Amino acid sequence: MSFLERAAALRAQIAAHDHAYYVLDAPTIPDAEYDRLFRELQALEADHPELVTADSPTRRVAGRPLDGFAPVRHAVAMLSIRTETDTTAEGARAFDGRVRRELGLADADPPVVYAAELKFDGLALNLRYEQGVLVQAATRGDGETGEDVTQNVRTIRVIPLRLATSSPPPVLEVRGEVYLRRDDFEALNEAARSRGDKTFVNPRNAAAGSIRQLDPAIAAQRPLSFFAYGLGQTQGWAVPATHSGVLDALLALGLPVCHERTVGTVEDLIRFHADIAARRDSLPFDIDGVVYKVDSLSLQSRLGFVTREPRWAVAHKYPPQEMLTTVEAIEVQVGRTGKLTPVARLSPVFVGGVTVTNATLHNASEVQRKDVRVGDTVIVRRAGDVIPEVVGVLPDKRPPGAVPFAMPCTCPVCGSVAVQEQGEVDSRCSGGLVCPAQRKQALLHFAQRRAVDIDGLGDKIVEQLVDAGIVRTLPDLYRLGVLKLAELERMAERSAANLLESIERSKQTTLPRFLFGLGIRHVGEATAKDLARHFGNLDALMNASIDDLLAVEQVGPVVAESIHTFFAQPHQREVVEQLRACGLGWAEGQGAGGAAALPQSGKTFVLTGTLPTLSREQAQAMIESQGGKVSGSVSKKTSYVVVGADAGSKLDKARELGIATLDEAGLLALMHGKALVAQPLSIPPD
DNA sequence: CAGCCTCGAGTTCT
DNA sequence: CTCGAGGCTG
Repeated sequence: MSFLERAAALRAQIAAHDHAYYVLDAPTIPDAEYDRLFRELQALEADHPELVTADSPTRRVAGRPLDGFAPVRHAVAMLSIRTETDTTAEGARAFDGRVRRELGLADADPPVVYAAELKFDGLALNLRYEQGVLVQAATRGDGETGEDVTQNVRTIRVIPLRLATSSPPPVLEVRGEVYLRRDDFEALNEAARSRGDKTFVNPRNAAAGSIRQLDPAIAAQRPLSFFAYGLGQTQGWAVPATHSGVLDALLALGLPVCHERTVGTVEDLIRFHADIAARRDSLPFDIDGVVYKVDSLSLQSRLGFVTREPRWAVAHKYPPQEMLTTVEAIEVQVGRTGKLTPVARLSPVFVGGVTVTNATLHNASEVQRKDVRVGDTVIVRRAGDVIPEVVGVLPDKRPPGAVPFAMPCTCPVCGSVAVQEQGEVDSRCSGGLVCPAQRKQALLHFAQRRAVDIDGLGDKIVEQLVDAGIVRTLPDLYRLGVLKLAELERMAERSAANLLESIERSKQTTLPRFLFGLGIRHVGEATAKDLARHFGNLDALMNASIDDLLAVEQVGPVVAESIHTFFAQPHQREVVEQLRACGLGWAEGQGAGGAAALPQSGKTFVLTGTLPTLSREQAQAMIESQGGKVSGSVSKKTSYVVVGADAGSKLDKARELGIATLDEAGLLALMHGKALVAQPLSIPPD
């Protein structure tokens, strides 16, 4: 393809995406992909100026007023900011270097002072205040002419309709970004979903769509937010000498200004960039990156503009959190409980800082809702929750002949019938332990740290042991010898010995660990502990009737039924017998009631963050040894929240509910203060 | 019966 | 960590 043809093709594609994005508010590709096309065209035109046409999208900032919104000619053009291509810390230095060169500064001259702020992923607006009253709000549009969206903007609570001053300037235009907080976005989509309406792909589109709502009553229901970041036209206003001064002044006038900003030298910019990168996922809103501006307004005017972009500002972006990739296959995984989970195998993409190759599709109805097919081009996101997600499909890019995904009627591993219970979204393999996949998962579950803890028995080894037919059941693990392990690949003498040693060590365990390890449905760690405490020994539990089980706290009909059914199976009793015969053992007691009241009996603790010296397990063991309970979520019944470094949402919840918090020292003091049993004073850090 | 609290189960990558 | 579902409480 010639350069001429390529440029024409890019222009056509960009024009089509522009229409979809700006006019229809229904984007067809992620922003990063659009940027890539745009940059390719820019580069092509830069190398071959003869290719530039008058209607090229690079000649204007895309956008067209919708029918129904009056055009607004901006008194001062709304420009875009150049994007620094280097996404490493060096990007800030490159910008500093360019600024210093333009200003004719020598290395020995003092550093330039910059302001740094966040680059919001939203929609730029110009707010015009006359005599202190909001008279007009306009979108950027093509930079020269935008759309009058005053009515909708008036509904945004954080935007003052009147400036907070007794002597307002005749004209003050404020520029900023409309955006949606992530939680507001989720709530908005949730509401749309429950009404059966179309949902928005991301907060940015939801914000843009809301501002372009022709009906202000609908816009008013959209929980939009706004941050001011600059000025347009001003008359009769004493403009501060610096950008940071302008923002402070706007804040004083009652306009929302983001407090995540800083002023300083290029070193401070680098620190800011790194600090925000680390916290990006936990910010309540989406950002593209950060923006650096020369702080002094007089220096800004000395620097001026190159074509349409200011030389005194740059956007320093972060790796995109959304990318395009293709679905190579949709495979079905079998979980420990037999649950069949469709997983998209993706052509590897770098998104949100890691390379993603897999994304769960959860269940059949999820696949159906998104209509993901093999060969599809999909948008993949890796946002705050870290786990990659297929956001949606680009139907235009679907290869001909792609067929809808169908959940198999049989287990892909063992061929047993897959059943979908009434009212459930999940399908399950009915093969039970006949199914090698479930058997492997059962073995891994039994061996995991919180169960009997067989160090060194990971998924690779289990895979081999089961596939080679060496291990079929839990007791088989205890009949392994050096000879059998030697049959495995990549199993040297030393590691075989280590594994056997771990298996030997796991024989000495506790009843709760053992029970949890059996993998009875609905019996997790907490329930296993309750059962062990109530019955005291395994035989009492195995012979318990449904009614006996219902007497255990936290056990209702569903859980009781599950336990009863489990031990009614001769095969499971056999497994337990054999495990005991192999030497598995624990201290058995007499059951309920025996335990004397411990100092922390009835108290519930929640751990969050990383404690300075104690591991989570150590802290939990310490609390439990004094009769306290460790739970995973904060509620008003929680007695204490133990807070470590980088505490998450649980601390917020604790503050909200007014729950007492402890740090590690406080926890230790509480434990020692009333300790009946001496606790070790020196705990080795791990 | 509704709403809250807690637990179980599943998930990705380094 | 988050979602969904089981169990308990008012």
